[in-house]
Order: sequence, then C-alpha cells, then structure tokens
Amino acid sequence: MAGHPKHQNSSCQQCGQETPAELLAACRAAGLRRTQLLENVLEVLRTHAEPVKISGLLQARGIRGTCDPATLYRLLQRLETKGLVRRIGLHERAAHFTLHRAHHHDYVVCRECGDVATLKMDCPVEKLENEVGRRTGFREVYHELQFYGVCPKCSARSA
Amino acid sequence: MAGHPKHQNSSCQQCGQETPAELLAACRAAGLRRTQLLENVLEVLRTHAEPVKISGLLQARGIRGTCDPATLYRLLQRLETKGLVRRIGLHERAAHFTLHRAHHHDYVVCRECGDVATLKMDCPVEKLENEVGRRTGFREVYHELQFYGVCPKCSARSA
DNA sequence: TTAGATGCAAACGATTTGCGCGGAA
DNA sequence: TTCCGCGCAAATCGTTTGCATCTAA
Repeated sequence: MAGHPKHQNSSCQQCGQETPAELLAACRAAGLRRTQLLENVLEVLRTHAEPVKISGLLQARGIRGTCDPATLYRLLQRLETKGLVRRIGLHERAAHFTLHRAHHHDYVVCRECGDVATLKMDCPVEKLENEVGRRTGFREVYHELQFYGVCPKCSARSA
Repeated sequence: MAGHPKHQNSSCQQCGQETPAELLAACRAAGLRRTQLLENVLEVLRTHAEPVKISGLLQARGIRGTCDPATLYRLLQRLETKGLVRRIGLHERAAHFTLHRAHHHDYVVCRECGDVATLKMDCPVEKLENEVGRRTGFREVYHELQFYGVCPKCSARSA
C-alpha cells in the first residue's frame, strides 16, 4: 500500500541524519515561519524511508485532524519552491514528496498495488546530469528514475 | 509548451519505423477493433517524437471534434493494458503516452513551462532492469528516467 | 447477431483559489 | 503592528463510470 505510514528509517546510512532542528533552521532561512504544521510535516518526511503523499501526511500522527488539506498543499508548494522538498511522480494520481536534501534514491513501483520500494543501490545516473545539461541547454538539472513492475505479493496473488 | 503538436519524426533511427499497417495489425492481434479513432491515435503517436498527452490527442488533426474525451481515455486504457502504449508520468497533472514498442527514450522536462525534450543518448539504465528484478522480487520490470531542469527559453526569460 | 465502441452526462479525486481571520515575527 | 499562514468553501482539472445506442466482425 503506497499510503500507509511506516515509521522507520531507511537502512541507508546517509538518510535521516538531519535533525529536526537543522531542518527547521533551513526552513527559517528560506523565509518560512515556524508553525506546528511545518514541524510535523518535516518530522513525518524525515522519518519515512519512502516518499509520502499528501493523503498520507493528512493521516499522520500529529497532523490528522489538525489541518485543512488546502493548507497542507500550500505548505508543500512553498517547501518545493524553496527547494526544501522534492515532488516525485509515481504514476499515481497523487504526488509524492521527500525531503530534498535527503540522500538521493530511486524507486521500484508496483503497477498493481502501487506499493513503493526504495532501491538500495548506487544510482547510475547522477553523473549524467551535467552532461544532459550541456547537451540540452537545460539548467539546474536533476533526475528521477523509477522502475515499474509487479511486486512479489501481487505476482503471488495472480498465480 | 508540452501540448502543441510537432508533426515530426525523431532523428532517432529506430523510431517511426513501424508502419501504420503494422501497428494496426498488432492492435487487431490484441483483440481491438479497427476504428477510425484507433487509426488516428496510432498515427499521431507514431509521428510524434515526444510523448503526447490526451489534451494533445484531442486537438490533433483527424481527431479534433470527432470524438468524446471519455472514449479517448477508454481507448488509451485498452491500449495500455494490452501493452501497445506506454503511460508516462512527467510531473504534470495530465498523463503522457508513447507507443510502447518504440525505441526506449528518456526525457528532459522543463519545470517552468513543462516542455518535454527527448534525449538522444544511450540509456544507461536499461541493463539494470533485470538486476532490480532480482534484488526486489519484482517481475516484468521496466523503467522510466526523467531529467528535470529549466529550459533555455525559460532561463532566458528570467534573466 | 453480438460483443466491443461510442456519446453524453454525471460522479470523482486531487489540487487550486478567494476571502476574511488569527498568530508568528 | 504587519504580513504570513490558516480554515472554510467553492472552483478547476484530469479522469472514470453508468447507461443507452451504434457498429465492426
């Protein structure tokens, strides 16, 4: 299930290293006000290994019931504009988000149930970003790599 | 503009090689009926280097005015299910489509204007699909790689 | 003749926007 | 005190669905 919260850190050594205080400081530096919602959103994103969607955030402990969806959309927009959060497309209707400064990850998405798994492998593409910029004239290039397939659970079910 | 039709073939040697008749035959083999709309959609996809979205198809020559949006959505669903067309996520609200059997491409997307450019370079990831499957237990793995940045036009405008 | 395609209209889910109020700086 | 962020409600946009009709096979 792409939605259900898994309150766990990735086993990736480079993730979950930023403290809440550091994250908050980065937001303040970007001109955002210190809000309960902001703190809660950062904490949820920080403690999830997989990208989180808005519906997930809306149900998260500390957020559920305390905030209007529109407010959350606006906050995430602000965070994305400031480069603090990254919006990820995973073929679902709903957008997913991760902390922008987190270690880069690639994902495998099940095309039946939508489950998202984080790949623990070196990204083979990171080095190409500069080359792509050079070839196309695009600036500030970053990338997004997803694999799609059928997850073990779903293959089992249809077998 | 991500939407406007560019009736051109890619300079990629391996694309645009399937004839309309071959495509149609593949659809027939998949159990689809030969329809004017089907032929027109295939032709538009075949002659576009970049992925096309539904709003683009709806405005395309030969299609505009002749078909209901719902019908087009249904057709593309059928085509995707049969593996004849591939749905691509490009961070826009609207899904994009390409012919599934076309040579695989990766894209650069402008995060300001949404313009999509096709990368003419060897895909560095294709070989990893099997490995990802082995590591994660996912089956029928394929991938999608996109680069994001600011296109030359948009960087010029903001400068 | 008959299952698959279509048009039309209504439903849906994700996201955005206008507006007036309340709270962080 | 002054903006920024908020809740609420309505509007938008892409997409899906139900149903009666039509048509390719």
